[in-house]
Amino acid sequence: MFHSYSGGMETTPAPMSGRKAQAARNDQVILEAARAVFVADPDAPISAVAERAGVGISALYRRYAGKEDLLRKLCSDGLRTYIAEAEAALSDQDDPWEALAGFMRRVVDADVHSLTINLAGTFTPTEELGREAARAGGLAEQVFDRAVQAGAVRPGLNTSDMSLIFDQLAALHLGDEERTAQIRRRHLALMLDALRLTSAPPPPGPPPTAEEVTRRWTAR
Amino acid sequence: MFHSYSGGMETTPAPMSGRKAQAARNDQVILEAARAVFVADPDAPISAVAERAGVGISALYRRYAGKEDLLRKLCSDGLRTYIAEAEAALSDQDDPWEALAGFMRRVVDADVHSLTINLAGTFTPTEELGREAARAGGLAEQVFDRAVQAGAVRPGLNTSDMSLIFDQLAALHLGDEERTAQIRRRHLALMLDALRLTSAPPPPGPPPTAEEVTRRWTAR
DNA sequence: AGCAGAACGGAAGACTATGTTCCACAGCTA
DNA sequence: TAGCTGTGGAACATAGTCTTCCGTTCTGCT
Repeated sequence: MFHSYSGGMETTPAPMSGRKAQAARNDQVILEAARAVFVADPDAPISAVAERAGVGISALYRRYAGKEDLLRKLCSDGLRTYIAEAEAALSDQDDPWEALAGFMRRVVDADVHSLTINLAGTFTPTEELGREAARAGGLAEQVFDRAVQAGAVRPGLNTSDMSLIFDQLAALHLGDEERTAQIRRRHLALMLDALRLTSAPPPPGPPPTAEEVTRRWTAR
Repeated sequence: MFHSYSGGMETTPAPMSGRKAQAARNDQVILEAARAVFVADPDAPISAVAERAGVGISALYRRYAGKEDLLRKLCSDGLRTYIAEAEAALSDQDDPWEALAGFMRRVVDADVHSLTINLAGTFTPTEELGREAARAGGLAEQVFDRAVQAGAVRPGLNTSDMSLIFDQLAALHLGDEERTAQIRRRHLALMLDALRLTSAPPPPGPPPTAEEVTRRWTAR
């Protein structure tokens, strides 16, 4: 049985019938299912993805050489979303703070972090993936630093602090996805208010280093 | 052959020799190793604990009927620490805000959350454990509400928000334990500053409910 | 000195979970 | 109708892990 794919971006409304069309739809259904399953549990078995998608195992293996391939695809997609959001934020020339805040809200909303950092370590990373990650990090740093240089950010903070905030929010898991997103937005709002306290003293302790945050791409 | 136990805090400088003494020391070593291992990875194999403790598997099974027993012990200890800290905070009659802030700092410092919520779900909970958890939750609520009633907390927040903050901080994992603790203190400080903004508007979205936070004792 | 038994190390056993392959089959297409 | 693409799902292989078990070491007491 073929699912009516919920969510997901439609590309071209291909003919409703035909085997090719059904297969194409399964492409989407499978990706969406994989995203949902692995975001909820990065160590989930591949059979859980098939179940959630309402397809058999072979439908997965026809599309991906193995589990790692699927994981890499999801991770790469997440990274691309991250990059796109960062570029969008950088193109906002008006308010550096709002650009940063909006960027963070969109990243959290898209649950990009669960797709990148949380998945890293469950597969052997690719050269290509490494480049994308580096690019993503660089862009995010620019978004952050621009807000810093505009004097809109509490002193003592750096880009790695931002990454850690993403980490923390991605660890929040409630009943369903929508409720989780609500709560994450709520707590992100709290954090943003803390980051905006430009006249507050720097937070205690030595700040996180880029290396400490990057290391996780190989660890676990 | 018996290992020369490395590290481990000595309680009473009992006779340096004697088999009984070594066994008693192993009690400590094993518990400490289990804490460290399961805090780093709640799904770690029991052999990892033995390795870290520098003892054989049988040293564990002599003390605990099985893996779950050990997990329950750790969880119960964590809960008791939590309760003790909450009671200490309640006995501070001077500054409700500082009592709350200090409570949260100590809970995060002791990494209690990794011992309770993060471990829950890896074993079948006990009746006793449920009571302890309920008591812990009740006390924490009192600590929080006292600060609220003193007008020291930003409007719109509740005890479950505090639990979620613990969740988020417990998800932070860096190189070693000390560094992790540093960073957690840092980000807790940020969050506390956000909670202290009494004249800021309530954070967006419907607040978390106690049920949403409690549910995790049975889930997974 | 010598023995009983506590405490232990670690291999072997028993299972479970999971990634991957394989094959028979359905439905479109020509 | 023949053939090919896409599929379902059982079967297989394997790695990981909990638990048991047995031989060994060392202590404490007689």
